[in-house]
Amino acid sequence: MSYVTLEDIARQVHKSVATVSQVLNGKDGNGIRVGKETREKILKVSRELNYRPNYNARQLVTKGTKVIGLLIPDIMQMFFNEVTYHLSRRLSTAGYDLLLAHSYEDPVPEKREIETILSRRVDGIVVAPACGKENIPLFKEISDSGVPLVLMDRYFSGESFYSVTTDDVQGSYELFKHIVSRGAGRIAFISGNPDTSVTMERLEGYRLALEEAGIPYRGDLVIKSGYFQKDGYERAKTLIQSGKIQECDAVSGVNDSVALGILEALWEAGLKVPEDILVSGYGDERFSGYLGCPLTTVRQPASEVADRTYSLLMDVIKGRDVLTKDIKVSCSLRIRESTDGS
Amino acid sequence: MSYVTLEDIARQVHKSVATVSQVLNGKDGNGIRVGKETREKILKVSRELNYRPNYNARQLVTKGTKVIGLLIPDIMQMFFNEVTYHLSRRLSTAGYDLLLAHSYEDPVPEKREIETILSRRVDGIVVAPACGKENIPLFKEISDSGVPLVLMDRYFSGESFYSVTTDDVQGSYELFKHIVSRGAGRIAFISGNPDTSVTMERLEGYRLALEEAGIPYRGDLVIKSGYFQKDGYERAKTLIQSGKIQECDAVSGVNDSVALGILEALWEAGLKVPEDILVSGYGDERFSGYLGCPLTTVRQPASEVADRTYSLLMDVIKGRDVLTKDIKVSCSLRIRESTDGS
DNA sequence: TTGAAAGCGCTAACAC
DNA sequence: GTGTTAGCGCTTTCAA
Repeated sequence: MSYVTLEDIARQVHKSVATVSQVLNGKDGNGIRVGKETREKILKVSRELNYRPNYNARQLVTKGTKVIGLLIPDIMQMFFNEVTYHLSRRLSTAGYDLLLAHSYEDPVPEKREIETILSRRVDGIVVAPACGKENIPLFKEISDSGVPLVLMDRYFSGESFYSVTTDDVQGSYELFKHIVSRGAGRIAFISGNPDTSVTMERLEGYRLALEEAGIPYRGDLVIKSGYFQKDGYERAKTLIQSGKIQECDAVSGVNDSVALGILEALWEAGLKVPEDILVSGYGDERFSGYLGCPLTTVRQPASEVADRTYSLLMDVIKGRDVLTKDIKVSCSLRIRESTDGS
Repeated sequence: MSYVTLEDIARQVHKSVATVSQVLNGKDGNGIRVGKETREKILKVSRELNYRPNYNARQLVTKGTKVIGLLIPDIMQMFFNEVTYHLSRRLSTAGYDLLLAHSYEDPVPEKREIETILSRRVDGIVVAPACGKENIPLFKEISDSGVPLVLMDRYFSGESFYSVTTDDVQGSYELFKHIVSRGAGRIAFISGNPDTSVTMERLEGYRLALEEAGIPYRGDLVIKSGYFQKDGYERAKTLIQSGKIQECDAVSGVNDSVALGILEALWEAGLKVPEDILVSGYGDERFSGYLGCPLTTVRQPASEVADRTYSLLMDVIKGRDVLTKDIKVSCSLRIRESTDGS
């Protein structure tokens, strides 16, 4: 329960705490400062005693913790799962630890978590903001106060935070261009909250693709909902029950979970995908390629997002010049059976 | 970059640091100790200044960090993903933060991560040990030294650590009982390292089920391999090429990833599941129910494992009496098409 | 080549 | 009600 301290070692080797500290930090220019004998004795004793430096005490004087805070809505979402994995990997090779916190898509816990992360004096913070703008002032405050902050996956338009996001306008545009090319002109889009950058961008890609094809935008086919499987299921069911499904050549979900719900509802109603109707998602979840009817979707490059986030964060931490404050990485289309009759 | 300190506040309100500390910790019995006016002034100023206590400084005197270290092989594995999610949730409601680290199934980074976690003076550690016994002495040392440690998902037989694991003997037994009941007597089992508790237990369930059915155990049908999709693929392919597949009624993977590889290989060879041969996995990955041929598998209750781990850890931390040092939670069979012709 | 001393931000015991 | 003091474990001048 009680750890060995520098003083314990110092006492054993009859040297001062300062000397022990020097040796154990390798800051003595490797033997220039401390005598070979004492250094070896110190090393030996510290090993025998299982000395483990107290990083908390250290931060008090060095001002650094070598900890990065990561705040995400939900690690069960494939994309965040992957990003966390890759970011953790990067960070640990660079000697950083990862403090992981969840916002559950809710600004209230988000704020609370940010506060405790700051109280731990992390060297930097990565956050994938929860939907909603409530915490923008907080993000501003902390980045103004000089704490390295990088937004990930989502951003706030009009604000100038460091951010790494996927180019969902491009991804979505390509997706819908493909669907249109399959002969589908009337495409229902079950989307999330249009306040969030995620929904906004995917909707924009939808709009662009239709416009380019000369297909009029029909507001009644764009259905606001949530981001979960049940949301897709319920909205699709409504579409079916109201008979509006007859007017649709395709139904798209704002993400793969929603698309999975859509598939369920369609199957339940005896509709065949892709024969009767096309379906698509977004995000390329782990299950998407293995569904009874493999799902056409857009792959967001999680590992690239993690890498870019890492580099950007390090640039900010080290005070290096940053060329682009908001980095966008592009997505790639995954065409599968759900939109591909052939 | 520089944070507000108690002293900054003290100076502004013309009170001592001690008083400010009292107020901000709510340790003054709510006004008993500190005057109403001063308390309010302190609260106000601390808010204005965006005061955020330095938890590192605090730990130096209180000896507590309110941080729990979690060390897992790989968060991309569904089971660890879920456990992390639920554990994080539990911990944050209890006011703890989560320090997440990866071992990548390798004892070397595992040891390194343990060391830095300890140097951060966490209040407790949860680890799902990497395969291999190399770090048992380390685990012993830290738990002997009084640091609350709970092993999760995997344990070391013969050692007396606190642990929460799934009862894979039972899960596996039920799985193979089911397969035998489907008329399959000759079951190939593509397993991992029999040194690990995971493989050992699943193999034991296999053995038990066969024994019960009076089916002789055939060593040549138990194939040692790894834990990944490619391992299942390669071993199944060997089985096919050697013609031994003819002697098998079923092929089982030590987990779902391996089973997925098996399916691939079988399909590639033109074999039909479950008509020609049965297949099963273990772990109920997210994709397993949605495969072209939905996979029979065993569900490990991640959220229950997380809950039990949390409770056990808290018991250890608070020094409460613990009734069972090694908790086992039971698994449930998920019968799907891959073993169910009907 | 080494040590003394100061100080990081905070809490807790005790005195006033 | 409030302040003084000591000390947590460490790093970092500066002096010897």
